[in-house]
Amino acid sequence: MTEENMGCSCNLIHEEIVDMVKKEMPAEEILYDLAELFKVFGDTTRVKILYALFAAEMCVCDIASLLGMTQSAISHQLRVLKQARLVKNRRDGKVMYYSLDDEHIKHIFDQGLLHINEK
Amino acid sequence: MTEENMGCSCNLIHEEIVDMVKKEMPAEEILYDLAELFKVFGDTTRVKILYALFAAEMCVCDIASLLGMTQSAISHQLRVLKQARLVKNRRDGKVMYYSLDDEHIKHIFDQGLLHINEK
DNA sequence: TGAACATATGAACAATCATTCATATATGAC
DNA sequence: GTCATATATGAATGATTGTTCATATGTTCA
Repeated sequence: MTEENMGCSCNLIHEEIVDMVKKEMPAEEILYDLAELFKVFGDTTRVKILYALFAAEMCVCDIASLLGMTQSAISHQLRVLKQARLVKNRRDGKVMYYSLDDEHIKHIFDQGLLHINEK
Repeated sequence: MTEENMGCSCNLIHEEIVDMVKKEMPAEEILYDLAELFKVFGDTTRVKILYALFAAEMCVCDIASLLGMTQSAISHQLRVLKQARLVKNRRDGKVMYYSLDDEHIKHIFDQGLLHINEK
């Protein structure tokens, strides 16, 4: 498939730049997964849940209580976080404990905060 | 406002943990901005644009050509990226050049890739 | 001035998403 | 077994969002 140049015909970019971009750009599937991961971080409730779990393992109702939200809303979001492999859970009797399942999250958040606090 | 414990009454969390979370959790406004930033990263088109700009400054039609998308779609997304202060632009005659406006992006993407490639 | 070109933008539409509500599942106590 | 509790989940709803289409803005050149 040739790259169509829709709407303009300037094509200012150098051939070597095009090659560089295509070499550095991850595969379509990776890009999709990457965007999907950031989409998970793109919701205040989920960010709050993750910040809570930075401090300690918690059960669903603890998180709900801490954030002042319903058990259902938290449970739905924990499912999203679990599917993204960002949290894991273990059952202890009736209680389901959730905890972090990734060491990169804090780092990613810190970098995000750096951007926000810039300028 | 008291934190209501909706739907359950287990309250397993220790008082000291609650204090720790509240101490570590950024202010509501910061959390909102953080989620908003990641929301910007949460779209394949925008991720591709940023990867393209990692290589070099480019004009709108170059990016459109490179990604095989319409000028309008790219222009709309560049506006989102600009509002998030992730890209900047300069005009040269008829042509508008876009480039990165933040050094954290690459780092954040790399951390995201680390998570994806895990396990 | 007017034509050609590069980009921006508003409205519309389909798709996605977060929360709520009602209810189902799972465990422990009795 | 029944009851109470902790969590999960499906459907519904309102809100947000990415792209398209048509058109407007801004620049260069003749």
